[in-house]
Amino acid sequence: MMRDKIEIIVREALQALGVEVGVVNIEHPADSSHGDYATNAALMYGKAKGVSPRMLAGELVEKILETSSDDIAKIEIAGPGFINFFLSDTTLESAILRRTALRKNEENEGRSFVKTGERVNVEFVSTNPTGELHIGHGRSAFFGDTLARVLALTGAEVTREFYINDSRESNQIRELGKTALGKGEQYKTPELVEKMAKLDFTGLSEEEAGVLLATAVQAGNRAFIEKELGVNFDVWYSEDAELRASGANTAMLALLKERNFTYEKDGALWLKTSEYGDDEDRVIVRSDGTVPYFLADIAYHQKKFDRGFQAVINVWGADHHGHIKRMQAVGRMLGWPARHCLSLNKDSQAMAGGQKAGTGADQPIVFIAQMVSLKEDGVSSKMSKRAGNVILLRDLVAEFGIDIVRWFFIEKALNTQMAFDMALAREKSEKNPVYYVQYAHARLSSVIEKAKARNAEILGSPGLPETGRTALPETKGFAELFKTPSARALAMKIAELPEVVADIAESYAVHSLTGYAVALATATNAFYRDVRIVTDDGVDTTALALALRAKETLAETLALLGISAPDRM
RNA sequence: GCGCCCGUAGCUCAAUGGAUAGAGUACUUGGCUUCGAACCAAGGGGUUGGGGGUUCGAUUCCCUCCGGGCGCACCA
Repeated sequence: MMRDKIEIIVREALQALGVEVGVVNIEHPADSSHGDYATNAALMYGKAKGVSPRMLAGELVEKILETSSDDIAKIEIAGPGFINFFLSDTTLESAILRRTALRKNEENEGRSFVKTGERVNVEFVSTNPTGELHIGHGRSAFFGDTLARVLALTGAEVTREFYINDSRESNQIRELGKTALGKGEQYKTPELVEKMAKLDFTGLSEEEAGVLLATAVQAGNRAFIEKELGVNFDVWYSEDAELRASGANTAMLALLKERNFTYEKDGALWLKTSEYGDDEDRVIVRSDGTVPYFLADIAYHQKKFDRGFQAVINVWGADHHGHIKRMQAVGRMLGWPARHCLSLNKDSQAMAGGQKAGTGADQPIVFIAQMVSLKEDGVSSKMSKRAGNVILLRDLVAEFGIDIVRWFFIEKALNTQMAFDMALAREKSEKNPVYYVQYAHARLSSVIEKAKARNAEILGSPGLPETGRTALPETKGFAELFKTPSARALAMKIAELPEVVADIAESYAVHSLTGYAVALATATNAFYRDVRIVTDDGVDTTALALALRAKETLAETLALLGISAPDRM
């Protein structure tokens, strides 16, 4: 990645000047007249060095010029002390040519908190087997899906996991059983009644009936998640089988007792979480002898580490954030590995990166997806089954299609509250950024096809590659093409994808991928406007090469989002 | 009451402490006889909820107030 190269150059120059270097920021200036990359290093370290930022910038530039390679065509000092870098055309060209495809380990090494080959468990969705997925589950489903893809791309060995709360001893299964037997109303939605009608509960106990119904609900949810949402899990982890029946819960309880983390009070057994940072102690065995979900969660996380994961990521809904503190306390209690969890706010996201905060995170990684509320006639309201205003995810997919639904959810940062307005969604679905990005892709596909029809020998006998990611046609070099600003800008955008991916692996800002997709599409359209690929004389092979790279980069970006990249639309 | 999240253009949302706070949408205007107009170009639209503070510099960090959301079980 070019950005890494520039960071190293700046870092070395700072060190050569005797500055104690911490963070070095390299960014793309918003205004292209400020160069391809810029750093505020002189502003950050001027004070430490005891000179003005502009003075330090001057010294830095001098140092950089002593050693720097051909990569940089021009360096400028601007404003209060920014240093702007202009890449040489040949460097940009080789960045485009070299990058045949975004592949694991290829260009992101060393940047992600997830070190190459590190085993990461990403648990998300994990809805209870008591009902269908509603729109509130959409966020974590698509966030987790794309995050898993990004982490895998940066070299992590990712396991996607869905935890099924199906313990036959749990209250919810019992309540579900009551409903199945006509003795209760819990979870009784039209969809559940439909499922119940297909099952025979005669002669079953509440527990057995609950298990039967939960199994059916879970099977339906799984089919929906895989087929309709296109989200695939590597592991469907059954609490009942893996934690209850296997004795893991019991073993964990014994361990907690043995290590003296528990005490009895009011007939119940309590865990001393307050000694490890929680606000108060928590019940681990109820006075009636049953165990709460908390114990299973402890056993579950312990198992994750036992299974060999170095990093454990959970995506939870906002209604679970009260759980974080107690799980963190348990993590300290049991000595779970560092960096196993992270959190919901900016501070702890920085901690997750480890490098940034420098504190070394010792907390499990938990992402909190904020609530999705409903909005009708400009007024927000809570989704309520009683009020009959629950929107199921499947209704949304049926109406808008999975591409739009995915975009709609991924687009927003996870920590913002989403107000879901059906009327607005309908309006937006017609003029949607998804179509904008897909259109840019389809347009390029069309042009590339046209070029191929015009001159099948461009790439030799096999003709043009169907899918990109292969050799490009012979070109006479990009210098001439890059004289057109929009062509050069498109090349820069293409080269930026590895940076975006690396950033997301660090910041978990999955939503930034949609912003990149739109920017890439915009750059594509500007290039298309200014440069003709197929002309009366034939085909401009250099422009065609850039178009091919643009098309495959659009496709790669959409693939990360789980959105289709149609050749025609 | 305590803890966490949020408050940015009419609307939906962006912006690792940096340069003139950006996109989409809506609105106004211009562009199809050449590779796809689901596109492009231009314009108006902001006290970043209010007020303090930290510093070269704050939408971002700290304090406080206002407003909204979510938690605060021997539920999950």
